[in-house]
Amino acid sequence: MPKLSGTTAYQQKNYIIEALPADVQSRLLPDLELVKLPLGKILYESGEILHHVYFPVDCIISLLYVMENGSSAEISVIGNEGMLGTSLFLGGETTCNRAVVQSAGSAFRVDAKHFKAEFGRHTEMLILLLSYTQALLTQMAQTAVCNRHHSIDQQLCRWMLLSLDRLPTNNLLMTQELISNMLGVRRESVTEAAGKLQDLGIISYQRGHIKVLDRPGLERMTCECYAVEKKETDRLLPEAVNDQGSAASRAIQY
Amino acid sequence: MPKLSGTTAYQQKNYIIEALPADVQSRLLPDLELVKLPLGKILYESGEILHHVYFPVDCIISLLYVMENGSSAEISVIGNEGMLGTSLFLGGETTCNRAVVQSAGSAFRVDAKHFKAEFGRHTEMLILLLSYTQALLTQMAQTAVCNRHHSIDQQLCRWMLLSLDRLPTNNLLMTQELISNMLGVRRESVTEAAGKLQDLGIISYQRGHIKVLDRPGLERMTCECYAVEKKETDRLLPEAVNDQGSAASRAIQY
DNA sequence: ATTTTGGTGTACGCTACCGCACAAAGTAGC
DNA sequence: GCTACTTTGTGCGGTAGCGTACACCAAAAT
Repeated sequence: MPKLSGTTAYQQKNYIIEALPADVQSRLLPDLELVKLPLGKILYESGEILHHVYFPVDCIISLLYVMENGSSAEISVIGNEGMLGTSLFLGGETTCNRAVVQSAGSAFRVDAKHFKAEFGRHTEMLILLLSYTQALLTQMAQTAVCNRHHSIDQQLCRWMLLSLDRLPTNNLLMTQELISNMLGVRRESVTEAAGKLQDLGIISYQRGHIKVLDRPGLERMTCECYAVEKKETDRLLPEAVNDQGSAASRAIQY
Repeated sequence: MPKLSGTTAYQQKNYIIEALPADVQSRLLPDLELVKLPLGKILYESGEILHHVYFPVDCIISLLYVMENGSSAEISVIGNEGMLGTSLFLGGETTCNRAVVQSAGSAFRVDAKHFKAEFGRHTEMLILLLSYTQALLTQMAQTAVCNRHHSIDQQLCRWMLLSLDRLPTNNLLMTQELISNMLGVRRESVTEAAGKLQDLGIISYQRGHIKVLDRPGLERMTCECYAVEKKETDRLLPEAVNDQGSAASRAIQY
């Protein structure tokens, strides 16, 4: 069952890799390289050829679209439920988005060539990746809806919740300036929204350190978008949370 | 090469089906049923089980998210470059979007069971579908960006261009009320934006009949989003436009 | 200890868009 | 032709978010 409230058990693992049968996992192991990703690092630039695929463990990667005039908007976030580099198996090789490390941490990195040559052979992996792709689609769709209809206050709550779900702690290291780039709004608008949340005792922050004090409060303030994404991610990647190993069994046959 | 301006040769075909090798095509033929789809028909409702997959020929299908309060927003459009029902091969079976016929016409329909059992066997098909999925991802991402940053005027232009690209004529049968539901804005805002375009001689319309007089004009007025989507669709589905049959060759090996 | 830098708060006018209300003009049914 | 209904036009006050400018404060650098 989808757990909307808070306590998704955090694990020092990437769920896609973790959900694979043990034998596949061990065969993949030699290709996996655990790397540290510092905040702000650009892992991929729009239109580039992707050299590595990343499976976040305890970091968050943001997919941003950067407009011609330099302003940006976050399209989706990738945590230990997913991967960066779907375009490799979708076939397009490149995408129009920039990928930035939104929260520092580590990830498994795989050479793009190895990924295509080696990982593609494992049907179980493909199936997982496709499920994840659908979760990603849902997230993008909800981002579109949210951008259209909901207030900055609500969007900020949603954004923090999406981040929290992918993080081991309740602390976000993130300035309001950076958040405003993600949301595609003015920094001042974030200041105002964050101020309200602090007044309500839902968060406390200072100079780039945000502490979430009342997660249910955040969930009450945000729009329906968060719940939709959360529910869908839990549905599509249940093994990511509590049902490891059964992913392949639920799959379609090719 | 991507053709941004206008003249994408229209064909009475669905490009995904068309791009398949002849032998695969003929094997699929018995499963395909050509159906007429009237304007406004709801082909899929959020969360439902999908009974049929649709490959538009000369109709347009809109993916909408409908909010709890009833207001809506278009997430993406599907024409003869694509299909409705990606969740079947992505593995999720359902999605959170409603699919509505935005422009009446015909489409190939396939029973969902047949689709999964039969179509899944053809690797060429999977590869095409994955490419299309990436085009869809791009479109959703751009919708998110556009909703965040661009004016209703620009969004209306983008919306009309996306429709035109999927239609054999320069005429859109669509009331301003319906457009406003797609864009997720007030009907009056559409009236105003459309009025401007009419004054500029770019379109003319009356009571649900829109005629595009100056397509380059539309392209000049819209935001960068349209070009990004167009370029990416042309890149990912080149066989859709002018290079039929070579789709499978460019593919990754599984 | 002082300066520099980066992060946050506040204020002000502006614009795009909203919600609402209602008028006008086409279209369809009888 | 008359009526009923759809579609489009217009006006008006309200507001969320923008752009800009600047002040303040904490942390880091020297």
